[in-house]
Amino acid sequence: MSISSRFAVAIHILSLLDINKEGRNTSEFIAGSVNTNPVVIRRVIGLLGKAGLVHTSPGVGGASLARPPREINLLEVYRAVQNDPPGELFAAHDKPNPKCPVGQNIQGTLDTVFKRAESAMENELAKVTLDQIAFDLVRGDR
Amino acid sequence: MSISSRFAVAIHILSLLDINKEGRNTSEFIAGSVNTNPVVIRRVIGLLGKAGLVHTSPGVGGASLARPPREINLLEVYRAVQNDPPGELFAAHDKPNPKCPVGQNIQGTLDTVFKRAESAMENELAKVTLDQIAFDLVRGDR
DNA sequence: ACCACCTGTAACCATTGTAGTTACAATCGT
DNA sequence: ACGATTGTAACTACAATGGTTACAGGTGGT
Repeated sequence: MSISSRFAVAIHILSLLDINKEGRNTSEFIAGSVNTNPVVIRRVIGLLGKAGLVHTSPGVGGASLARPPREINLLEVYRAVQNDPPGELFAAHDKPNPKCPVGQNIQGTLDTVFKRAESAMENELAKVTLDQIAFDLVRGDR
Repeated sequence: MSISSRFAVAIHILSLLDINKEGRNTSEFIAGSVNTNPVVIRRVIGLLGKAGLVHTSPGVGGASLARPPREINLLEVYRAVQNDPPGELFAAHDKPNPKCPVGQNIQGTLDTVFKRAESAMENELAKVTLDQIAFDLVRGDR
């Protein structure tokens, strides 16, 4: 399966918070841009808040970036909304038969390869910062 | 969510076919090593067959590698068992609001980043060949 | 102090992908 | 012809996801 669209939604939200930092970013307003339900937005913002990427205030609050956008990279966002722990992008098959030479050692072998592939992907995400995304968005608008 | 364990199972199967090329690799035998149901194995072998990685024969058949193991890399295996089409490791959120500057352009921006990350991962998989895996497995057995 | 507005969260539902299982027709080698 | 094995369909159970309704509680303006 693919990686949850929460990741895409999270980036959308953060971009909006950056670009529209003057306005009042209620979950309903954001939901209008993302085109989904406000509760979905609040859920994602909750995750981003726990990860320290946004500040939120209950009541009339609204959310805002907790850090300047050039200090937020997409890997952080990815980890914030992905509830699978790191190192588990690829699922292992459990309990291969230890009596078989293949079953006995496959876990470790696959683990190495899988970790390497996962890291390669994450490094690409880490290279991209939120302000680059925002810049791209605004430029595309011209 | 994580990538289906079919991938791990597929690598297990192919390794077994390589290492045990003398024996008779029935789905039941393989299932014993992987520790799952024979039908699960046949399903994965079916996918590998469609992708041209293994030869299978109905009836008493059994399966065997269609190519030498050093000419099979893990990216091919990945694509064979992954039914999501390439370029969709990351799910986009659909129909963002086109009236919003963010919603209007986010798809394209994310697409670029997502494709880059996905490719980075796939390149790592492409680097690893089946004979490297098999070598690792046998070495680990000592 | 009141009140409209908004957040945070729980609860529920429908959908989807996955893996395991049973069953069985078709096929092959002996 | 027969026993073994494949290929596939059908069904079940389960987990993750995204959408939705509901509501308690906080916040700020007036």
